[in-house]
Amino acid sequence: MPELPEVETVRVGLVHLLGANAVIARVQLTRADLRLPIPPRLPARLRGQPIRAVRRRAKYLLFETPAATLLCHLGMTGTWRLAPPGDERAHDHCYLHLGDGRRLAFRDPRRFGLLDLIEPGAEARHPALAGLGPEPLDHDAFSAAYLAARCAGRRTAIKPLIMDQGVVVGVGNIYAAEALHRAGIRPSRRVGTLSRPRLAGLVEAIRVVLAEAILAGGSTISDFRQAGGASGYFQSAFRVYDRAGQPCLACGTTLRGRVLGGRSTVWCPRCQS
DNA sequence: CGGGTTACCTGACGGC
DNA sequence: TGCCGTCAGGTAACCC
Repeated sequence: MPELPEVETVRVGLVHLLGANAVIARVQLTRADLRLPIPPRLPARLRGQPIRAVRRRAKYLLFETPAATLLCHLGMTGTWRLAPPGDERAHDHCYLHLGDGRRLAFRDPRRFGLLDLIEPGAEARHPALAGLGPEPLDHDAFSAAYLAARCAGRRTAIKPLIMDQGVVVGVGNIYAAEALHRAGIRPSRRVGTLSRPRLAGLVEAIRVVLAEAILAGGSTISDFRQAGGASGYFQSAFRVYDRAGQPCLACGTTLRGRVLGGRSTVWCPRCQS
């Protein structure tokens, strides 16, 4: 489901739900594995721990406690919600019982998500986090010069490149398509053929589209919900995603679609080169 | 090495 | 109505 804007929206929602003094009274797992095994020691390690912060790195959520950090990836279908008594649903895999009696539920029907434990100080070494590229909204780390360096000597297409979490984090299939349209770059364009100014334009387009989507509360397609249950509304701002065969909103040309790198891809043959 | 393909899982949707 | 094929926002292990 979620790319950076959706994960950030969930994070902010969780921060608001949890407030300042939230405590994990008890962790209840209803299965032992998602995409990977959930560490059996996880409930015991987090029991009684105060949540000092909920942070985001790439598409990961990090619930920070003094004893350990709970790492969560939403995969395609992961959601967190407040689950009042009686609100147990199929595919609820984990409940965080809070000190004030409330309960947070992690639900993930496809189980592509991840729940793991990070020991204090070990965050940079965690396999899921160690190889990640810079945050796209970090202007210093994610620059045209940086992207040009990552493109150098490579012959891959630009769309899979910007979706590579080792190059830049947080960009998935939707926002890759949207950013490339805004930058006027064809998704199949070989990275080595893009000039520095065009890469600069792409860096800017990625930042702008992600920032706009965060402001809109993310995109709600299928069942994505903010942690509080509200819908995002950036999906109404999609210019190309899921619009193959429809007119380009900029020039009216029929948008084209094809599979690129195994992912559905849409672009305007006139605006994007 | 890099890039394309496949697998992981369930649910929703369209066609017949 | 219901069955079947296809597709889905992500990631990682494969194979050439």
